[in-house]
Amino acid sequence: MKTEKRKKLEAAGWKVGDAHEFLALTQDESDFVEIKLALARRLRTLREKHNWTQAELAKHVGSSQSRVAKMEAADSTVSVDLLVRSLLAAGANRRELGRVVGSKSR
Amino acid sequence: MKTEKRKKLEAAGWKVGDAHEFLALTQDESDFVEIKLALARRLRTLREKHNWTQAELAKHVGSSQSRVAKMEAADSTVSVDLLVRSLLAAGANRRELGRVVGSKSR
DNA sequence: CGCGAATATGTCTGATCCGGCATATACTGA
DNA sequence: TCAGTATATGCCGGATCAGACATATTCGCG
Repeated sequence: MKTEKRKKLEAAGWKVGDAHEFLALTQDESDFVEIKLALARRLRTLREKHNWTQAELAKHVGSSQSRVAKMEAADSTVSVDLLVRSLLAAGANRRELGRVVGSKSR
Repeated sequence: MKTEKRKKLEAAGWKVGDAHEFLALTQDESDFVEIKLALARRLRTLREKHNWTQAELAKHVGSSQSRVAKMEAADSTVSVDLLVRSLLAAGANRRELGRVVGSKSR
């Protein structure tokens, strides 16, 4: 598993631009990263729509403020599982999740 | 985290019917489970479309045959992360993933 | 039936991810 | 500026998930 490359990328604030161009990530790898980014962005949007602090969202999810912060930053230590569960807790439904996953949103 | 309930469910072959009805899973929980199921089903379909054995798909994913079997069974020990990465390796793109996540497909 | 290939199931060990906590930094209004 | 609140970052110990392997079980075909 070449997750190292990704780790480095994320460590260096690669939020700008599109992951595929910066390093020799395969298409699949950059797709995966961008899906995580899209979920992260949507999570923040949804949280703000509720006027929730990260701590409040954390309570709904059953998690902690720091983890929410990391989710929204699409930190490398957060899984898609957690993002999806959090989005559901934030009121997203399957259809909306599908839209987030499926469209480039940029 | 009340993942225990889910563990039991999965252990007992809950493939029939819809998760929400069997036990007192919250809507979010059953949504999550059903997303996993949908991904699992799609993975099998895609693999068969390529005429790949589980072992062959495993090689493409960088995993093992047993893990592929568990993915397709939506075993409780497989994460959405792995399912998504496997689907990408099996040729699905973001749009298709979005469709799988977003529609009830049953 | 018998046999080989495919798939399923169980279990190890190490890697990854989790929540929690402490702390740093950023933001807002008085 | 300063206090209070929100967000970000780092770390730890325990929980979960990974790949690998061994071993059933099922399937297709002669």
